[in-house]
Amino acid sequence: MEEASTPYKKRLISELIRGRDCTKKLQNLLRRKVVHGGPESAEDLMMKILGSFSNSLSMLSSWNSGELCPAPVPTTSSDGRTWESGESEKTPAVKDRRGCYKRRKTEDSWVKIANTVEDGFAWRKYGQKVILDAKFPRCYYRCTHKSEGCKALKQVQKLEDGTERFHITYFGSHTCQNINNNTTQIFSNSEDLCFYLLDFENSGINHSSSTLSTITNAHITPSIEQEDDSNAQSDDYLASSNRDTSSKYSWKDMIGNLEPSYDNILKDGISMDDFKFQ
DNA sequence: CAAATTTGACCTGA
DNA sequence: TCAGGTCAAATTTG
Repeated sequence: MEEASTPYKKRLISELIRGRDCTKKLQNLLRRKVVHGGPESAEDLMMKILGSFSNSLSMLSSWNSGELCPAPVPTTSSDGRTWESGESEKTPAVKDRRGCYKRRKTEDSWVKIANTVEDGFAWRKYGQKVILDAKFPRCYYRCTHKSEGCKALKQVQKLEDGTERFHITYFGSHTCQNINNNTTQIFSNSEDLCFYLLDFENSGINHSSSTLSTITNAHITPSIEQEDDSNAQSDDYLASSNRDTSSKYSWKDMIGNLEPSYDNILKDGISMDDFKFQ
């Protein structure tokens, strides 16, 4: 495991850098209020960013627990189209036929082992199934806000190792808008992510999965809520496009502007000083 | 009474 | 063919 950490880390950092670059592009688009058109649309970039976070979390999750099979990381082509398969949602030919579905094969997913099934999101159970040769049944959940278009799903199965831990597989990301204090981002801001990576760097791979769970549910700190006039425009745009959201955080709050280069991160490790928030 | 859960039936893909 | 994923009616819960 240890010997695999460096290439693994490179991959992880590469994934995060990709997310950062897409975020910058998106930021530029939003400043210019360009949502459609061009080689990369805002939606396209958003999908890439989400895909990047999904991949990163998948890697962290696998690396962390040491007992996880790496989640089926979506194929990432050179142009970064990680979410291609995920976007092709199951579309039953006849909607009212029960059980008519397509099995997820390449849809984005990640796995985590946790002491609790709680993850800050509101889930609604829609099925339970006895799995062959498994001691405990598998439970199926979808986002409570499915009616609003959120397609996030998760499967929960209790581990058979005698502990009160759960193998949780997530499919898709939440597109619901921060309802009831839900966290719609895997890492709510880059600061959380930095702390996590820094922690990783300093103390090896002995983190419990609950650490990941905690970070996953992290909230945005007020310290980066301030904004200057130069970004008011993009925030205005987002505010108008999210008119119904109860979220009080701006897009910029969630993402910030990450500055360290890939090489510097690899060479020097990660420090909060490396990141400049606008 | 609305929302959530349970559970058996149904359906698909391997 | 059958294991596993989803549906939806029935039931429970708040």
